[in-house]
Amino acid sequence: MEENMKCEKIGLISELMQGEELTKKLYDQLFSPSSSSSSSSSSSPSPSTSSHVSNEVLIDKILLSIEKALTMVKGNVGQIKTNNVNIIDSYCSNGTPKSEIQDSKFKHKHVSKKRKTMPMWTEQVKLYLGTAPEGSMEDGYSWRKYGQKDILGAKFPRGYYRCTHRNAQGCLATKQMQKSEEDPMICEITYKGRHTCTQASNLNKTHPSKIKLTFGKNKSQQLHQKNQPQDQEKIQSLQQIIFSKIEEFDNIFPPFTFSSQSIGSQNEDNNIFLETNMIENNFMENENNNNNNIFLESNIFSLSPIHLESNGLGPCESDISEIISGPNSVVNSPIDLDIFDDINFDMDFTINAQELC
DNA sequence: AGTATTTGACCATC
DNA sequence: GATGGTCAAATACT
Repeated sequence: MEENMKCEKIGLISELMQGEELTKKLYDQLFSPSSSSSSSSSSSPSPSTSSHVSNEVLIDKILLSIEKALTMVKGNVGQIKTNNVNIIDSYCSNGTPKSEIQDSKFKHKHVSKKRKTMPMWTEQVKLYLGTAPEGSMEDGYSWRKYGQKDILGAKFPRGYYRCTHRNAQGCLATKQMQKSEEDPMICEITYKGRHTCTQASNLNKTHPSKIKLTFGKNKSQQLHQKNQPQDQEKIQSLQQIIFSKIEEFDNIFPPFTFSSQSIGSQNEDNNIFLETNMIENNFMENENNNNNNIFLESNIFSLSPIHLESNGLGPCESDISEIISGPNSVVNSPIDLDIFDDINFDMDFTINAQELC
């Protein structure tokens, strides 16, 4: 129950931030039509401030964000169904609609003792020749496979793994691994729950932050982009920017730093890297623009604060929501959102990204 | 009822 | 003996 509340908060904040950003875009288009090439020192639009987006479209999106935020406030999160799927849907879902999760909390006294709603996030790991076999890929933790199942409609079976220290230390972290249908070399890993075992703290000390990001609107585009050498340089530059921003953010919010435990033990030499947009982010589906900048904006926006964490505790969803909202709800305590003033790096970042591209 | 997830026993390897 | 994979069965969920 508490978990869902946190999820809702995150989603709400996400919507509000999106609305804010869209409003800035609109403002910029209305009053600063020539600012598209402005320097990074301004608070101007992100790369997605594309001149291709009409004011009407922006207004529509703003209204949509506001509407969704309001709906969330009213507790009807699960009833919203738009293309702009927010973080919650992929991040907190265990396959159960939010509304049903909420209902079940109250309707079923004897709720499931086995499947609990836990923090959940998905990573896409690309395998290259020479990497460890599926299921044993090092992400800094030791896992034990406890099951495998052919999933209906899926080409490849899904493997179920749990933390080796489940019994010894009561660590409830689990993960599911499944090869991508589009590219068998890509493994989709869904992590559930945080590591509470000693591995978590150990990893935090021993594994430096390192993540390799690729960008794309979707998987196929990500793959496509890899085949374009001229884009690689841009992407690498953007990666460096992201890292620097992440480090900045690390300093601001130590409790949820951005390095991934999954990457911590890996580097390029190991031929393993993570592709971000691990969270299904359908935000881009609303965009008519294929520009990478838009993806970057969306990706960093949703991914950065909550997705990765270096201490091995998984997505620090609860942490961030606690930090963001404190004991009170976001709605009741607007001032709590002030913490996101420090996340304005998104704007700076996107501007720089635009310049690079 | 069908599917997804988890459990627990059994076995293999080191 | 410890660790980890496989698999049938049980259980949760839709």
